[in-house]
Amino acid sequence: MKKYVVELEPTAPFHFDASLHKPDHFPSADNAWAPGTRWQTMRWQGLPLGLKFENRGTVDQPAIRLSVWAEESLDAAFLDGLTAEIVYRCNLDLDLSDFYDRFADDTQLGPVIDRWRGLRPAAFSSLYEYLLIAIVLQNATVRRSVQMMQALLETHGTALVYDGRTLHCFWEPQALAGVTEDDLRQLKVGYRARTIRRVTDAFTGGTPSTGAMDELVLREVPLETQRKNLLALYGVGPASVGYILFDMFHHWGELSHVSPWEQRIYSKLFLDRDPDDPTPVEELLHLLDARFGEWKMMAVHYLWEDLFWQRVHQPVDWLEALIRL
DNA sequence: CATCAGGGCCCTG
DNA sequence: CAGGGCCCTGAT
Repeated sequence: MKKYVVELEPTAPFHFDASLHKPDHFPSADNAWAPGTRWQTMRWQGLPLGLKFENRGTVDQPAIRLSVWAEESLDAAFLDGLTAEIVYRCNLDLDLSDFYDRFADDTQLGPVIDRWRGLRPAAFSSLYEYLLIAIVLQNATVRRSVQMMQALLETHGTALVYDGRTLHCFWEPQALAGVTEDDLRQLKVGYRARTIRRVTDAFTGGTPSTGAMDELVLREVPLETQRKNLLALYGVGPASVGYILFDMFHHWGELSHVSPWEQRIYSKLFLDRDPDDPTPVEELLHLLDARFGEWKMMAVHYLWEDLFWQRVHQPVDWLEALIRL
């Protein structure tokens, strides 16, 4: 494969590891991480690419070396477009100073901000790919989600060998043209086969009245229009949409749905309540809105990531019972 | 062995 | 608007 190198300069402060690796995400064969390095496959303009992000700076003087492997020759315009997309997806130009200013003195969030200054939300996938991830998360334990995603990537993805690793790259929606619901069912995704089939169709043709889903168009429309369009997808409900509005469309205050397992964790985290007697969701939402307002999901993200980074080093006793592996 | 619930969502009544 | 059913898997 041919290799290209691009130097990226995120705005400061930028915390490389906490931004480019999320320990709460289930492991998937499209990426790998070691401190200071993230490998990530990406399909862009139809081409499967192998990416490698390397930390070349510090929190206050950030720099990333991005290496790109491809079978084909890539020209400068392609690399510019790719870079712009990565800057968007990974929020490399995000300014969090208002968030930091407002919550530096919060007794709970302040210390977490100190610990993870420069942490950004980051998504590496396209909207279509993110939807597939959300679909395999539904009504499944983490272990099962991992199995389903692995089967999908091995069957329909593209294996890329680069930088001494083998990772799988997602397919394009059109690539599933001849794949039936029953074919997908063979991959043990269960009733999600129907969802995957129909969500894929929404990206290739859509319905005559709605047209195909277009991620770049959707980025430009108002939040509630985005929500409505996403909820219209078969098998996509408020839990999946909530994650997408934050991760993909960068609505840092979007938190209007809390699923039962999250409710238990939030109750403990924010109110020190017994998870077996959790705070009602309405009350949680009201409280988080009052405390963090337009930054409420960002606040949750910081606290959540902090919690899962703690877990990397040693189990967090109360949390272990609340997450199903 | 059988039964059950799971990091949702659809559909029905 | 509440609640049963859905695929499959691992826990009990």
